[in-house]
Formats: sequence, C-alpha cells, structure tokens
Amino acid sequence: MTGSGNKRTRIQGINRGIILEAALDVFSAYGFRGSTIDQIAEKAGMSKPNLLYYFPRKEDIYVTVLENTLEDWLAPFRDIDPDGDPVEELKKYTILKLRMSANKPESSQLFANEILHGAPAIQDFLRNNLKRLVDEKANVISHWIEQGKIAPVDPHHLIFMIWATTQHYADFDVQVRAILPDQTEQADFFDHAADSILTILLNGIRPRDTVQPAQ
Amino acid sequence: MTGSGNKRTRIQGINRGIILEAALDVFSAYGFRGSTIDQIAEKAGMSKPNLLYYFPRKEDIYVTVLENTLEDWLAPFRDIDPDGDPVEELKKYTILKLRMSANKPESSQLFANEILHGAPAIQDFLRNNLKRLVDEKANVISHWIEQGKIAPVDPHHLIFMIWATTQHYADFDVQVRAILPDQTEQADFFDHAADSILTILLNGIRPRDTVQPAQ
DNA sequence: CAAAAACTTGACTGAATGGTCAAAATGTAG
DNA sequence: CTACATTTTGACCATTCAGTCAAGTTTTTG
Repeated sequence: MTGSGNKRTRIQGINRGIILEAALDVFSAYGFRGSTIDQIAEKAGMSKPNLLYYFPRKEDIYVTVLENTLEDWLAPFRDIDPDGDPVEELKKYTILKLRMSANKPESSQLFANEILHGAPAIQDFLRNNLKRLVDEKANVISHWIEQGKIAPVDPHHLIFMIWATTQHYADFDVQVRAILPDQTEQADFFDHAADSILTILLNGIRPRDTVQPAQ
Repeated sequence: MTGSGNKRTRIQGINRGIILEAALDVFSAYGFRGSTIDQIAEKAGMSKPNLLYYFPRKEDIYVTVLENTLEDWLAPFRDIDPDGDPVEELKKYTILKLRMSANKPESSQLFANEILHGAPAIQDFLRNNLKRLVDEKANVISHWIEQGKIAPVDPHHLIFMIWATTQHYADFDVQVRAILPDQTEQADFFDHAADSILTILLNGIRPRDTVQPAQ
C-alpha cells in the first residue's frame, strides 16, 4: 500500500508510509492547493517540521502519492490478456475498476483532480508511458475485432468509455449518492451498477452480422 | 451567456458579465482554492477592489458562475422528450452533451471540480432539483423499456453512463490529448468520438428478444 | 553505556492573498 | 453645468501557510 522508494531506516519506512496515507486522504479531498501541510501533518499525527524532514517540499509528498496511485490504477489495465476471451477480459477489467471506485475512491479522485487541472505533474507520464500502454491495449482490441470476436468499434474510445463510466462512481460519488440516496446505502449497490453497465457495454460490443436498424 | 440576476445599471450589467467570463476560465483551470481574485481581476481587466465592488466575496463570484454553468449543463437533459423516439432522443442528447464538452470544456470542468471536492456549494441542489429531474427522466426511460422500445437496463445507470462518457472528453481533455495527439487535432475528432460512443451505446440498449450469450 | 546518528519540534520568517478604506474619477439627472 | 450617485483604485491590513532553524529527544551502533 505504501511501498515506494528508498527507506533507509525502519522509522523512515514507517513514517513515510503514514504520511503518504494521510496525504492521499487530504489531497484527494481538497486538491493540491486546497490542502495544507499542517492538515496532513495532523492527520499523520506528527509535527509539520517532522513531516518536512521526510518530504522537504509539499510537492514531493504530492508527487509521491500520485505515483503510487498511478500504479494501482493501471495494474488491472496491464493485466488485460490478449489471449483471453475478449468479453471475459473486458468484463473482468470493468468489474475490477468498479471495485476500485468502491473501495478506494480517493485514488481515483486524486488522479481525476490532477488531470482536471491540466496534469502539471504527470504530463510526461501521460504522453509516454500511458500512451504506449493504451496504444498497446488498443491493438489487442483491434485484433479481437479482426477475428470477429467483438463488433468493430474504435478501441481507444471503447477504453475511454470504460474508464469514464467506472471512475464516475468514485469521482462523482457525491452526485451519485445525491441521486440514489437509498440504493447507495445497500451492500450490493456496486454489483448492481456493474450488472447495469456490463449489460449495456457487452451488448454494445457484441459481434453483429445484421445491420443496425435505420437511424 | 452571462445573464444572471439584478443588473441595476448599464455598467453593472457589462462588468458583471466580464467578471463571470473571466472567473469561469480561472476557476475551471485552477479550482476554487487554486484561483486568486487578482488572477480573475487581471483577466477581467480591472483592479481587485473594483472586482470586489461587484462581488464582495470570492465565494460570491464562484457560486454565481457555478449556477450559470449548471443551467447550461442541464438544459439539454431537460429537453429529452418523453414522446420522442427513444433512440433518437438519447442520440440527440449524447451528441449535444459531447458538443458541449468540445465547445465549452470549462463549464464541465468547473462542475466536475465542484463535485469532486464534495460539492460544498451545491449539495442541496443535487439532492433536490437534480435528483427530482433525474428521477423524472429515469421514469421516461422506464416507460420506453415497458413499451419494448429499448432493452431493459437500469435507467439511472444508463444516465450516469452517458454523463460519464460525454463529460470525459471535457474533464479528462489533457489525457485524451496525450493519448490521441494526432486525432484530437483533427476537425472531425468529436464526430468520430460521437460515432464510436453511439455505436456502443445504442447497440447496448437495442431491444433484444434473444437471450444474451452465456457469460 | 557512551558517542554518533537519526529523529522531533516550538518558535519563527517571508511571501501570498482575501478583503478594507478613503479618496479620486467618472457618469448621470435635473 | 452643477449636484449627486456610481464606479474605480492605490495603499494598506490581517491571516494563512510553505518552509527554516536551532535546540532538544530518541534510537542505533560500536
């Protein structure tokens, strides 16, 4: 959960972890500018100078949290298996992402906030690592289409659609709760959401030999 | 574009408009906390005290911009016609929403940022006005389903899916551009996006009499 | 257990920023 | 064109907040 970088001593390992956990909470709730070092320090249960002993600048904390988050976020995407059954793979991925939205909305929110404000800290990452990875997976989808396993749809836009839809439940959490106050209380809310989304999505990409009805 | 509230004099009308336009740009780019009154004042071409003469507090500007934005944002949703053809109505709505993402991403971004940070300024609006409206439109969709005009899908989640997908192109603009640098340059990028999304979405909700294939 | 290294913190500093104020400039109505 | 209302702004104030520092405390190591 914490594990980044060079933890010289025992105490460093522990405290960096505590700080990063607190920082995720605070940054995801208030954004970079909206968060204060004091807030994070208090949540981490240490003094501000102590926190700055581990991360000399506010930005250092932020970037570290963001990097850790990115990895969590991409792992299930990396795991999409080119040799698996397309429907099964996309289904698995969608459910995993949705589960992340349910269990760790903070990660998604932190990331969303970063992108929303122009991704100042991860421009390069998006343009290089992420682009490469997405292009690669888009290729996988293209193959599936060629083999007639799913309908011909633009792979990139399909990926965007899955991202958007699944992250919506984390990023727009407040709105979802406001609109469905009772259902969001229920334990099976996310299962139901998954069902609904997958029904549309999987039927949307099911191979069709008939032409779409006019209009 | 500007038009809210009580503009006593000619000058007030003009200047409030200028301020709100500048404020939308600034707030959408940097968030509430990340924006400064000086920034907005400079963009609006006037001194800070002058700006504060029209909107005594930073929050007043923010709330006003947000309210104007909300109306733009909801108008096409309100216009979904219960008596229209379902596929045609949803198609129209999706395209309108996507066009808004293309033409005025700032509005969507401002709204996304507000929700992302817990919607402190519009909790009530979400819980009352928005919930009512969404429930109403969800009912319309339910009717369409009963009449067999579209497949049985959860109306609320369908709405979320359309919102999420269309707004993604505004809110995650930087990411989309990073992944599709060439295509986003092209004039027909949004048309292509609309095609891709609608292909999946409309097939996803097309009435089916055959059972979905196993798994 | 003593010395060195690592860790912790109260008190402080400087810059940024939301907001005030009184006086000047401009617009408007009779 | 004069009196009044509206608009504009330079200078200023108080607060918040990132980051420093020097002096203390704890942990580790030989």
